[in-house]
Amino acid sequence: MSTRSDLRRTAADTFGWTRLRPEQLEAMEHAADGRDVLAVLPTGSGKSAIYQVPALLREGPTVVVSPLIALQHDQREGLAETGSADAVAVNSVQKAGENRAAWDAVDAGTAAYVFLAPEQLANDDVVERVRVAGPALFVVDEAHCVSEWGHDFRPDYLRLGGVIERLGHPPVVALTATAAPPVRADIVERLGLRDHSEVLASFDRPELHLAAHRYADPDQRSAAVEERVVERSGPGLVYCATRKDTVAHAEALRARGVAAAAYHAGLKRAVREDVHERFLSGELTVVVATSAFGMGIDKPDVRYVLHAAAPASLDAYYQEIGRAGRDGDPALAELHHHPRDADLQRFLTARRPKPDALRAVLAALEDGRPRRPKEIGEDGGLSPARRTAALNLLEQAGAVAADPEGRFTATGAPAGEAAVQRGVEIAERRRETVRSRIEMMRGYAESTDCRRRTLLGYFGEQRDEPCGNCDSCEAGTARDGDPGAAEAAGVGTREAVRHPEWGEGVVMSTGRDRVTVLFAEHGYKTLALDAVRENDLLRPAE
DNA sequence: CGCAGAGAGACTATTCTCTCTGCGGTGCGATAGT
Repeated sequence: MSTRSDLRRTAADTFGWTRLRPEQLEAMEHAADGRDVLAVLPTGSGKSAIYQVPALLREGPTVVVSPLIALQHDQREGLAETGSADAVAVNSVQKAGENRAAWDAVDAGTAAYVFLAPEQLANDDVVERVRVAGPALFVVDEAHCVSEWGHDFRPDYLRLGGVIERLGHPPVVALTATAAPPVRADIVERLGLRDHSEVLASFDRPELHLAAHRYADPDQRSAAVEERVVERSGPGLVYCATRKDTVAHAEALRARGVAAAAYHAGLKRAVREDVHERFLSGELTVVVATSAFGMGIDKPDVRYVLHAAAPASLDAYYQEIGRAGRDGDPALAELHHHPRDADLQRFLTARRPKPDALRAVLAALEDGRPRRPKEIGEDGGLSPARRTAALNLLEQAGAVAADPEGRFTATGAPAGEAAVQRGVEIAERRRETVRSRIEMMRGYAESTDCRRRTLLGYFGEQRDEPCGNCDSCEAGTARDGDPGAAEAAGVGTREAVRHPEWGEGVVMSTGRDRVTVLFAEHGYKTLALDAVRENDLLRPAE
């Protein structure tokens, strides 16, 4: 219990936080005591405090892995306003001198926090400097990125587990605001958390009014979305699936007198920063954005988040609507969808590994000499991202393994074409899961049942009563909860089951006449309880 | 993957059908050129 009082004292004396939430304190305590912890807490609940406070109670600097350099910047500024020790960062935007000064501060022991993108830790020198410094904690902020991005877009996220081992496994603190059960499991597995604790707060955001509208014609949808923005007051966000749409909507809104701007990753850095700042200051009322906008945006008074297209998953959707109503006042989350939205998301998430990339990596390791990732596939024309993604797949296939210095060798079993085949299969299985998440998104969009119950069920929170604050509840189409029906069919939430075709799975949520199961190899499937009962489709698994 | 739009060809003067092409998200770090 002395840990608790130390944490409270440091929180109050150094940061001026006199009140800590029970979840914060619980997660802090695990970290301070040197245990791995995964904390899933809503934004605004003081997630950063979970590492900031215990960092000061332990010897050595705390490494904070953060996905965006802009985010690292904000976090460091926040820390600078406290009485805490220095926070430094090392990245490609800073000048070489700044990076040197940051490492000097780490070596001298004056830096309490070091902010790094995962790509920095692909560099042996960086890992070595961190190892020598003897890190107090290894923090993975926005930890859902491990699962959402690590499998293809930013494969260095999947290498963090190996980095943690090379550092001697300091206590790991994984933090995120949004992670459905399979994402949590993926984070734990990929980071290699040991005997970890999970601290979960409720995902419910009762102040958000949830609604969805379906359109048969995309042009009608565009007009309706713009109409909704014009008639509403207060700051708002509009999410689009393509860059072109953000520009078109922003232009149309400006023509109608709304202070709106587009935001997407194709804009220059200065333009993006400008839009961000003007939105925070209130000069801009509306930002029309792709998924590029949002991480680290902490504007409390966003009154609505409209989606002009369905995103790729409920995980992404929840993350995006979570930016509304952070002040606790009522806010609106409205999804304007079209049946073909899913087609675009299927394309965007379709990235397949090239078997040739796997072959090139295996060929580079053929002589049995351990090699660093940088020594693999360089001449074969393999980009660093593709090479790392290929290594990740081969590692999961068991065909390659990393040693304590981070060098890779082929294991020999599986080898050759069998290894390539296995890697491709793993990627294919992942693809199926990604597609099933698109289907779950569609399910939410088309549902006439209580939306909050659907959403919470997806995140593993079973709720029986309709919420009363969504379009389905208002229209009277939300069904009354009847957990008895699911139990009568022999399926309870969180139970392990086996399906004759889809194999092993876990029951994610149950409705009156339906049950959603996450299958290990096939992703999410929603089954009718009648069919489950009649055909005995879900049997208890061992 | 699947749609939209352009252009070709058919076959007759205006429009139809087929094929081809282009398009579509998220960020790091390193490098080349001003």
